[in-house]
Formats: sequence, structure tokens, C-alpha cells
Amino acid sequence: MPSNLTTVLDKVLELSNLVSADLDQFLADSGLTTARVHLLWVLGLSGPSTQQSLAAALDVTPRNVTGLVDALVESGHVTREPHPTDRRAILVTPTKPGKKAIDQLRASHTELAQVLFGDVPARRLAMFEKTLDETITTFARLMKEES
Amino acid sequence: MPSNLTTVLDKVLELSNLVSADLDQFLADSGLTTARVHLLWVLGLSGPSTQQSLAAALDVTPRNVTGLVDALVESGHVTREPHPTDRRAILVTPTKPGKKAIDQLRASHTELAQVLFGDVPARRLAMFEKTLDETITTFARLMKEES
DNA sequence: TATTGTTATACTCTATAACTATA
DNA sequence: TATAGTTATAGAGTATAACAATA
Repeated sequence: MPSNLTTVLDKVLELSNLVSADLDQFLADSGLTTARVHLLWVLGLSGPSTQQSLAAALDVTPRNVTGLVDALVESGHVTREPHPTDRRAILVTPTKPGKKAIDQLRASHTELAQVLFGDVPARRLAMFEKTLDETITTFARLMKEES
Repeated sequence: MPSNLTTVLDKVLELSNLVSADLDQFLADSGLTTARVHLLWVLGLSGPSTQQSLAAALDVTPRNVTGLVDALVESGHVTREPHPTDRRAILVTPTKPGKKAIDQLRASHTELAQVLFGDVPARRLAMFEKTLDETITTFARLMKEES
């Protein structure tokens, strides 16, 4: 009955792709893009941040962050505020509309999880999560060995 | 014990991201890119194809396929062959190195699935897959309603 | 000297629109 | 008239390298 291991992997990827497609829908409505939302999301988690720390969190070059922040300033989601103690640095800070967008992102993320997994029996969901945990751990070990 | 629904969703996405990172590693070694590998993968599934059909399979514009095929011709992975009956059309065809790359992609995909899920007990894996199936189905229904 | 951010430059993926050759 | 592919143009995300201001 378990078709085969490759099929299971494919289904994990398929689900992930569907979630991404759903996000894209949200983006099309809001005028944002995946990369900019990613930055906003990190900003929501960390609060006002320097571009250096954003670059590290997004695993992207500082130059790239400059471009993303330019766009988010342009669209009114963030502002560049002076750093209180380091005059070289900048604190990228969400505006009121920016905060609202972050809240909406969180809400739709939560709602999506509810829709997807809300009907799965608790015990089965716990096992599902356990399998995910083990798989992620296995993977982390694997990638560590390779490097 | 099951932390919460959002956490489960996050873990699915995390696993998918790890798999993508692994693919990127493969790409860095081979000199290919995600988009080009995607095209090669489809080519491996369908055999020699017109650019129109590739555009449909990749859900991308025909113009985009032109660029990807240009690059794959340049790198020696495919050739443009005349269509036997339609002189407007072209058959994008993998070369020997192209076929080899496709085989390697398949092999590493299979190997990855084995590493990730090979140690999961069969019954638990079957339930894991069942949960994935239900979730994917739920999602498909949801997106249909939204559109 | 080291760090923060920007300017300069370039490549990849993607899209729309107009065009050519063929059906 | 419709289809297959290309040229022209544009925008987004990404990268490296050189540079300015500040630490």
C-alpha cells in the first residue's frame, strides 16, 4: 500500500508547491513579491533590524537587501530609521501598513494550517509530525556529512 | 504533544526547503540551474518535446522556454531537432550528456528518498502518506473554491 | 582595520507584445 | 486565421567588486 519512497518524497514537495502557489495568490492581491514578503516576515519576527542582520537571516547579500528595502520603502511597508548608536547602520522598520501586512500574512498562515490539518485526528497528526521531525533530523545530519 | 497546526505546516515547508537546498548543491556541481533542471526533468519524463508543450508542462511562457533551451543548447544538454511533420515546430532533444544528467537527477532523487524515509517503519510511512494525500486533496478543493 | 550600506555591473528567470514562418 | 517560435523590451531577484562613511 505505501507506494514507494520516491512517491512519498514527491508528495511532500507537491504539498509545499501548493502552499507556495497559495502564497503567490496572496501576493498577487497585495502587490508584494515572495522575496519582499520573506523580508517582511523576518522583520515581523525580529522587529526593526539592520540590513546586515536581514541579509544574514535571509541568506542573501547585503546588496540584495538594499534592493528589497528600496522596494518596500517605495510601497510604503517599511522606513529606514537611523540606528540609535551606530551611525553607519540603519534600522529597517515596518510602517503601520507594513505591520498590517505582516499580521495578515500570519493570519492566513494560521488559517491555512487549520484548513490543511484541522480535520486530521490528533494521534495521526502527532505521528505525522514525528515522522517529519525524524526526517528533518536525518537530513540535517546528511548535509552536515556532505560539507 | 502535537505542538500545533502551524508548527506542523512549518515543518513540511522546512523539509521542502532542505530538499531544495540539496538540489541546489547538485546544481552548483553540475553548472545547471533550477529552471533548466526542471526542463530537463520534464524532457526525461516526456521524451523529445516541442517548446510549446514544454511551456505548458512548466507553466511558463513560450518565450521563457526559448531562453532556457538556448542555455541548455549552449551547455550541450539538448539539441533543437526539426519536427518530422510540422516545419514550424522544433523537437527539443536531450544529448548524451543531457541524458546522463537526467539519469543522475533521477538517481539522486531516489537516493534522497531512501535516505529520508528508508528507516521509517512501513506502517507509519503509510499513515504519513495517507495524511499527505488527504491534505493535498483538501488543498486542491480549497483552491478550486477560491478561483 | 573592520563594518555598514551603496554604486556599478552582470546574469537568470520571468512576462507581454509584435513579428516571421508555417499550417 | 491560428500556431510555433523568435526578437524586443522590461522588471525582479540574485551575485561580486569597488567605494564611502563610520567604528
